[in-house]
Amino acid sequence: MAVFDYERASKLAPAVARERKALSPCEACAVRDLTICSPLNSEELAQVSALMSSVELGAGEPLFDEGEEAGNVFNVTSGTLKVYKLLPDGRRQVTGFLFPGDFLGLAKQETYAFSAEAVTPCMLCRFPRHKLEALMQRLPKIEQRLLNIASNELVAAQEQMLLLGRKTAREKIASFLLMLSKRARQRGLEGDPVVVPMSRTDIGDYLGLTTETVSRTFTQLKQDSIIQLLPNHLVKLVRREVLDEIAGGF
Amino acid sequence: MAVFDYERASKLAPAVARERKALSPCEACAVRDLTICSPLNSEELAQVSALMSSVELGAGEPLFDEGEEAGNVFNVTSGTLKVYKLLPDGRRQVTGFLFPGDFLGLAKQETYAFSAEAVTPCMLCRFPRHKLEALMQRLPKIEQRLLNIASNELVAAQEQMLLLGRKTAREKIASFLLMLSKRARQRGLEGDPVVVPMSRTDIGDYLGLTTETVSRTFTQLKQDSIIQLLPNHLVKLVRREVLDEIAGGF
DNA sequence: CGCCCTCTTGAAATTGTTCAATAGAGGTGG
DNA sequence: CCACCTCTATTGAACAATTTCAAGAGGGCG
Repeated sequence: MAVFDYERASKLAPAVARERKALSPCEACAVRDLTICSPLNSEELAQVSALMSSVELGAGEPLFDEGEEAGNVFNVTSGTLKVYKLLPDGRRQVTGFLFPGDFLGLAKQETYAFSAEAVTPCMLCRFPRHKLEALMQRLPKIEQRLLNIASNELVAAQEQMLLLGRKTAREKIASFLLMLSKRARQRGLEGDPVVVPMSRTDIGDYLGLTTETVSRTFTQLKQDSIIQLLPNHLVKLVRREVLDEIAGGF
Repeated sequence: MAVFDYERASKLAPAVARERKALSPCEACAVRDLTICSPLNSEELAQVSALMSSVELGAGEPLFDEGEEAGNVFNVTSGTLKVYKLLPDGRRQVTGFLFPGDFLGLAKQETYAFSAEAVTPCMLCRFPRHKLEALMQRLPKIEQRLLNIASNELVAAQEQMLLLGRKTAREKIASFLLMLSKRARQRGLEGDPVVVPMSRTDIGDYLGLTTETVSRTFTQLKQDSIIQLLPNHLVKLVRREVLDEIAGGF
């Protein structure tokens, strides 16, 4: 079964983040056509890779915190991250999960508007923001690509507001599983036994629920034979059409 | 008191949407420096205005519906609109309110991802999307401006997710009033007696609450002497600092 | 001036939360 | 390699916030 082996990767993960110059050129990038780099030709790719460096994160390690100076933007090449915002008393809202190919740090602001942290061990490409912006002047394709990415994220954000504001716990979990499945398929992975690498707490903070409610709802769906909870963070979508209907059709 | 007189405007509003060629050039646009047009010089402005037409909406009239072919993008010049998404059973999530200067229809997709409807009588500039996109090739400033707008909207969307997922009814209402006040000030209006032109139902659908809860929460805040409910959809923020604290500090 | 729609208020019902305890899984060290 | 230990997930019961259902008050528009 072709799923991401984050367990093995975890054993190899360092205690703290490491950095190094990219060894392999972007040419070989496995997720290139998903990323900001997709519209570039070889020469342009070389220009981009010249200002790129590589970042490696172990599970649970932060990439940056909300309010920090936004000096870099990133491309995820492997692993899963979460981005989140906090209220003063510690309540947390996970505003998104990031998978290979996803772009991170788009905000054209002084400081990051959210925190980012590795869920599983991760690899990312890092670009100094001002250098990338300078490059954008010469390569408007990048800017166009970014606008495209931003537009898509905006659509996803509105979908998530609908979920947070108006869906029940059961509808939220169904939508969540289908989203994970869809995004896995977009990356060329199997969509059915879907990998759910994040904790119940992370899922709850993403869906506006408590871990207990998340757990109970998974159990319900399991008892209704709509899903199966398999080992290794895998969930089988036994009756996807029922999930679709519960989720509110999309 | 310099507030937007939407009551008067309402009396002048037509029963159905009207369209006409722009009579006055964009040069005189009152909200230009808030909009997509802000970075343009006179000549460029002329190019943009050449493909612009004007739309007028009465209160409650739809601008477009989710799923419709996304043929146009818009700039609000006066009035308030709401954008929203629906679930199959009719539950509604208002994903945003639009005020003069706001841009609408950014999604680079075939169809609109949400519906838009006038809350008060409105005036908008309308641009055929393909023409604007062609123009963007020649005026990259527009594209940059759009990316900026999209980035800011993304930040706002994440803030709204935090609100929807993690805030209580009282915190939501406090945040909402402060948001309205802040945005009024951004348009050069008074921020304190704040105009709340939308219905309790719209507010509820924006905050993930019922109209009853919205109403009760307003009453609570009034009884706690934190706000005053004035005639003409005005709300006085008697103790803004308390609202700030309730909202979660921002 | 009156009708209609929106807003407010009350009481009951419900969903999801909170508090608490147990079970299970993964990682560590003997 | 196994056993332990800790963190995460599950389950239960009481509680709370918000919703739902229902009725009445207010305000704006014709």
